[in-house]
Amino acid sequence: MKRTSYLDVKAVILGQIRGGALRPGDTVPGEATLAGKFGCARVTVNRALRELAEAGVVERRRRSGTRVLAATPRDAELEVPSVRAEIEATGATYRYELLGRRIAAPPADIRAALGLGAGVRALHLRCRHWASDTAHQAEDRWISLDVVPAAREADFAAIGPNDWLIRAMPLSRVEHIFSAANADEAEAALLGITPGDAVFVTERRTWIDGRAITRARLLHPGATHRLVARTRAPI
Amino acid sequence: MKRTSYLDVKAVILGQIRGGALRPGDTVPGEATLAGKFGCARVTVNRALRELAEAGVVERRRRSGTRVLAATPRDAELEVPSVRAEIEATGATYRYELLGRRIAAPPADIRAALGLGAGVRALHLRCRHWASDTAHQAEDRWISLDVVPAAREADFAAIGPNDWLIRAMPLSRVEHIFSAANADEAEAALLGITPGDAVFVTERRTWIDGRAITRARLLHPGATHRLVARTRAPI
DNA sequence: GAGTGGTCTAGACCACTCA
DNA sequence: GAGTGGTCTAGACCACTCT
Repeated sequence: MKRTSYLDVKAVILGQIRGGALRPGDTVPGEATLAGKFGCARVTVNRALRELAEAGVVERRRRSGTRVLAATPRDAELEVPSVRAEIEATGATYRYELLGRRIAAPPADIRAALGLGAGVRALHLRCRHWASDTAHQAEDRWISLDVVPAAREADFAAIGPNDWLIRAMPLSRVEHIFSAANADEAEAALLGITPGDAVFVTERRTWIDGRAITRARLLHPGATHRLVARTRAPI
Repeated sequence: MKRTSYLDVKAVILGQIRGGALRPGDTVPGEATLAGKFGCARVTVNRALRELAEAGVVERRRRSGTRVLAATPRDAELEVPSVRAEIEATGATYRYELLGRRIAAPPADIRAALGLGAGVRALHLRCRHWASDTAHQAEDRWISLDVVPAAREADFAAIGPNDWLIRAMPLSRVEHIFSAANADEAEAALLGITPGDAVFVTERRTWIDGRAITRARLLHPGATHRLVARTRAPI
């Protein structure tokens, strides 16, 4: 007599949704009821339903119960590789180049992105990442010295700002905004492409404890860059 | 005397990692030990550590224990909105247009993407999505009639293929590949932009039970389109 | 007030993996 | 074989929310 696993419960409920026995909007029986049906403890049902809720398949609310959500394009998981890992995965040699470093008052849009007051100075870095002899990414980054004072002393000629920040401020919160644009003259020169060529643009901001650490604008030549996202585990 | 919550345990361990008391590679004390220290049940510690493992902060292995992972760019969660939702969120009016429908043998790359044998025919759709009077997305899609025979009868003039597929095949697995490109003549005409303008390209494939359902190539004018991804809950 | 989910406890056994 | 995590049970109390 095998015990009932939370995975069994999960699979049965999912099957009922897939098969149409439970349709969007329907209420899933309560934990106690299901536990009775499955002959298992209520905690077991709880874990099954909790994971389905995390996966976005059902919605749970106290008192009103568990309901099947409308089938919706599910959230996907994006692997955001470090530039270095991305390049080395292709077999190319990674090289990093610091093009400029200064401490200055950032323009208004950066100030807003970092939540800085007018006149506050921040660290501005311009870098380029090479895959063997091909320019792979151009980076324009501002770092808040209020939040990361140690950045003032860091040797960004030796280590890329992203790698440095990951070590200095682990477990930060990150936002990425992706878009496509036509390279201007300066960008094209940096990436070794023709002005007007499509570039894949990533704007990345990171926070720790609600304070903005950095804002980076990353450009990839559009012809070669791919970003992959997949839905999570086959539920 | 408040009971110890799994959230307390999680917060303490996270704090130790953030503060440097636990460094990447270090072993976190065993569940039994921590339960003793916190004065709580082992299951409580288990849940805390399990969630940290799901968040990618630690790695757990039987027998060898729980170890702190190297700080790494964390996976981000991508919200993939439906075209309709995306457009209506801006206050614009959504309109959908079917430009072409045929059943034909797909080219080799599509055959490969869908895992179809040579000579097998599939459903080919070309569509356009409008935000009020602006073209917002051009869609070129192939659907496997082997996997979704009902698509043959569906009225894709009335409902967009994505909306239809979500209803017909809920809970499928999805892969997105994003890139940037320059619009060619035909694409520019569809989107009402100038040839050479940057477009944001999404290639989406979906599967159910390991069988490929559909492959779509979606184009957005680069000047307006934004895709946002964020790391999960503030751990 | 009552019904549902959320979580904790204490104890138990299992499953994996290393020595 | 032994140590660690993985999960289940049975019972309990709490927290939220609808009526």
